[in-house]
Amino acid sequence: MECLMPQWMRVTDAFAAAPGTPLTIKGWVRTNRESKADGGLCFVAVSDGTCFDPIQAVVRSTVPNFEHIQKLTTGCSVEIDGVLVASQGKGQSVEILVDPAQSGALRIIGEVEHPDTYPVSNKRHTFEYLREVAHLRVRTNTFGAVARMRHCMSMAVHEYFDKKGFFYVHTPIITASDCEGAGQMFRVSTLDSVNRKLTADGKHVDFGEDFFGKEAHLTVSGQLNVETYCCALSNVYTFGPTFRAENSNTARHLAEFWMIEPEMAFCDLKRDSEIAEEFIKHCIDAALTKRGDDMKFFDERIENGIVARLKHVLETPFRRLPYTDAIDILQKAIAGGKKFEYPVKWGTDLQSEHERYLTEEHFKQPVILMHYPKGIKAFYMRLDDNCAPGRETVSAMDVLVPKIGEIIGGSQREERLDKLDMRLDEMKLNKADYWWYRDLRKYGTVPHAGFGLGFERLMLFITGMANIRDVIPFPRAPKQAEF
RNA sequence: UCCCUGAUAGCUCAAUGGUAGAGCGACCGGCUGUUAACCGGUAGGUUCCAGGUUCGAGUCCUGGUCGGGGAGCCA
Repeated sequence: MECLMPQWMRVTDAFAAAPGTPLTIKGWVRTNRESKADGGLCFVAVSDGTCFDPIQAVVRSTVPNFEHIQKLTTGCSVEIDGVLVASQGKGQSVEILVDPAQSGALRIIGEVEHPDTYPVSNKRHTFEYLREVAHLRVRTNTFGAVARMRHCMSMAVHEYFDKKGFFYVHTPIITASDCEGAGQMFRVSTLDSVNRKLTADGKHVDFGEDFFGKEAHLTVSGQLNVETYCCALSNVYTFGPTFRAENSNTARHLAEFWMIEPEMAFCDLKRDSEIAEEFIKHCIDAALTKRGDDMKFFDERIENGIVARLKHVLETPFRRLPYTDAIDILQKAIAGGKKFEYPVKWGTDLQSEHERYLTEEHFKQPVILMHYPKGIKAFYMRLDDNCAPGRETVSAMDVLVPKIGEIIGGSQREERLDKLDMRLDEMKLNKADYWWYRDLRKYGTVPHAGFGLGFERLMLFITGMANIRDVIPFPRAPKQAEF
């Protein structure tokens, strides 16, 4: 089938065209300046979002609507016919000459009604303010760059797994199984929340009357579902929206975010961590090679040195060490005078400050911690063999990166039914709720492993942006669902 | 959810309890192959909301709402 040919040129392609090429572009005015030179000129910088830089149109005063063009302000939409020429000015290599003598024209498509109150005028704005105009913020340099990078990273995810022979599985958004066990969930219901029908004892809501005939929620993880496909297709992954109703208000949490969860059959923790590292490096490589224009901007205006830092991560093998060794390092640091707010003790989870010390001060690079105490990890993680008494660990791993902290959490799964049941009992979970998950261990069980990666945290890591609400188009967080 | 902090022009911020200002943006003019332009001028305000103290509140007090920083929970 033939692809439809575009009727005009994208700005990104215009920059790559040969001088002398006649072309038409369409986009939105970024800036408009005028000059009396050459009998009167307007310099109209136009962006269509296809690349970082806007392209400059140089409009001669001989165009019939020149007076109108002089009044163009930031945000107006235009259609421009012109000829690509080498620029006479500094600051750009090529520009579009709009000269009626060469069939040049600039047609105004949509004006900005009130330029004095246009929310994203041509000046610096704070990210906090721009969040309030999320429908327009993507027209700014920063959010345009973030949007293109988000696409680039999405594609990199699929490229990586496709190339490795993984199958993309669409795990459900709505789940009626109450066994995902990762934080507060959003209820999905068609029941009348005011006049609820109660069960016979009059104490509980009768979910038998509800749409699914039982309690249902938005998913907090696709992992348990994707494990079932893993145990048939070998290598699989999900990449979809995930929902957490936690009332957490930080620069690293969202109520709705996107998560990537690969799952591999016949795979142990070591290989799991190798895939995690290779995957992150693939994403970094894609960002650097495919979005050099946007990375240059992030490097100059968002986080100085981020390109060098990402290159360093790309070239350096991740540091791997057992949780127990990390505790030793932290305790030695304390002995050497380092002050932490929270105590460091074997058996407790590492706090943000501890993770930051390891990645930012001690190792100064990404670190993969492995083999955590079983008491602080989920029921499905595989019990390590040959543990010292009182020091039982599970085959878990966390990938920690500077500034962000945990970017990946994964584990080898418990494939032995007796051990899994033991863990369910220990954590006082109802085995009946996990009947289909337990079936996987009854019918041709295999060692398998996987991990979860928060897509927006990857975006923070790649772009250097500080707040997770600025790397997703329309953030959902407590008290925030305006757009 | 806890601790800290903030809300004043379209935006970013000033303003001893006593006449509400500046920069940027917008508009008008000048200059300029311009490009964070530059120079001059103009317009633009229910000081977040509801109470209270006071002769008088942007400012002080109480309660909300929302934002930011840190923490917890986590991805």
